Amino acid sequence: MKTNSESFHSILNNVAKHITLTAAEKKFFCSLLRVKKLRKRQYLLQAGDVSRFEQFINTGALRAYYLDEKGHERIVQFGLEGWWIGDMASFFSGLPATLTIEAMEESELFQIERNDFDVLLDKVPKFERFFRILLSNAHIAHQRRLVSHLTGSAQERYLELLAKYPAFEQRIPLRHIASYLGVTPEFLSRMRKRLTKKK
Amino acid sequence: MKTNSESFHSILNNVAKHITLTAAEKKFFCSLLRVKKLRKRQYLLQAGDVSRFEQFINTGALRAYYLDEKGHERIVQFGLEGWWIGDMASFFSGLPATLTIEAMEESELFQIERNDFDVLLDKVPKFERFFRILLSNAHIAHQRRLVSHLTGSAQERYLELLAKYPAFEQRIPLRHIASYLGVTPEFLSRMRKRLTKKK
DNA sequence: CGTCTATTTGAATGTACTCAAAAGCGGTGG
DNA sequence: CCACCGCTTTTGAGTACATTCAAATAGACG
Repeated sequence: MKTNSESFHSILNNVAKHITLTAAEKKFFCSLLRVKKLRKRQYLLQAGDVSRFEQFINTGALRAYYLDEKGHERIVQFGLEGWWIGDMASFFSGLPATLTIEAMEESELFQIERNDFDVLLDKVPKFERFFRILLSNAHIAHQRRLVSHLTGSAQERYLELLAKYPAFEQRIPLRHIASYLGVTPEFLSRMRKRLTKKK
Repeated sequence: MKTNSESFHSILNNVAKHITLTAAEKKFFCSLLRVKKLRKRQYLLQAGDVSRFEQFINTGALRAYYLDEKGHERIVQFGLEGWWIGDMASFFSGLPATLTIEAMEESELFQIERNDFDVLLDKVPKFERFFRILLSNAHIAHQRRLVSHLTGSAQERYLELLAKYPAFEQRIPLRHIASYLGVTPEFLSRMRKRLTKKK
């Protein structure tokens, strides 16, 4: 809410990747942000609640998952520094969220509230473009992931993941990666063994 | 492009599900549409080309697929009357499409061109909301489908699909449904046999 | 240090795939 | 209108990938 403007460096950089803002617009944008800190294991959002915020991750690591009928967690998205995370469906529609989002590490986020979001789009229409790109990127990412499930073996999916996000291997616990890939932890453990042997 | 206004009934209904237009706005919207007819097996879009249009399906049936390295088709989306279909990523970004879209039956579509789309959003900003909902729905649909791959067996996915779109069973060839589910045609055939036996 | 949870390992099982061949079906030309 | 061609679907046999359940080992944290 309050603004040590230095701290918003990362999010301004992120926005600058897609649209160009004037100094005044930057200031206005930052004035709408609030800082949210989470301890490890703390929930950011629980399925069933309405997601009133979208958030940018300044530091830390989170996971967004879906709980199936049998109570299994199915990880839909990870988030690290520099990524956006939220339940966009709920944020835009005002309907209850289907995702649960939880910090895997101590994290610091920047949040924008739904009403402020509308104000922002109204005053700085360039952000329409920005958020459309964000949504469209999320959509493409899911599409790609879906295709990799339609196409390939678990091992291919795992190697793709490592190639794209090498950091995950050390930073994210095996069982979460297994859930993301859609395999059992036991099987991922065996895959890793096989892969290290081969080298 | 030309306007026997009766024929746009279906698309206006579709728009009315999310936003309310005045008569003048409806007229303007329809003036931006062009009618596209496709014969069975005709391409609407080929991967590599830029998708200059988004389209609404007035009649017919299409499929959007991704071609993997081995030349296998992986169906990402079906489209029937009343649905929107396109490669939104390419449409918005201007980058080459990754999807190929093909008519499975003789079809009639209404298209909106990228420039006209921008004009529309500019003149009738309500459409911002409409297309955001569309994109967000597509995103949610992919998310759900991803989760059903992470969670369940091929049979569960097949039953889910039938429950949601009973029409598919008669209307869409087995091999396309198999591709959508991410199984071989042989296996889907066996599944069907098993399921009819059980009754 | 002890407790709790995560990971690894093992054995048995099931789900889905590959390859090959037969049967069905739709369209086309004689 | 029938016969044939090409393509889709079905069936069969053998195999590979991934799961389940159980138990052992290793790590993390108070």
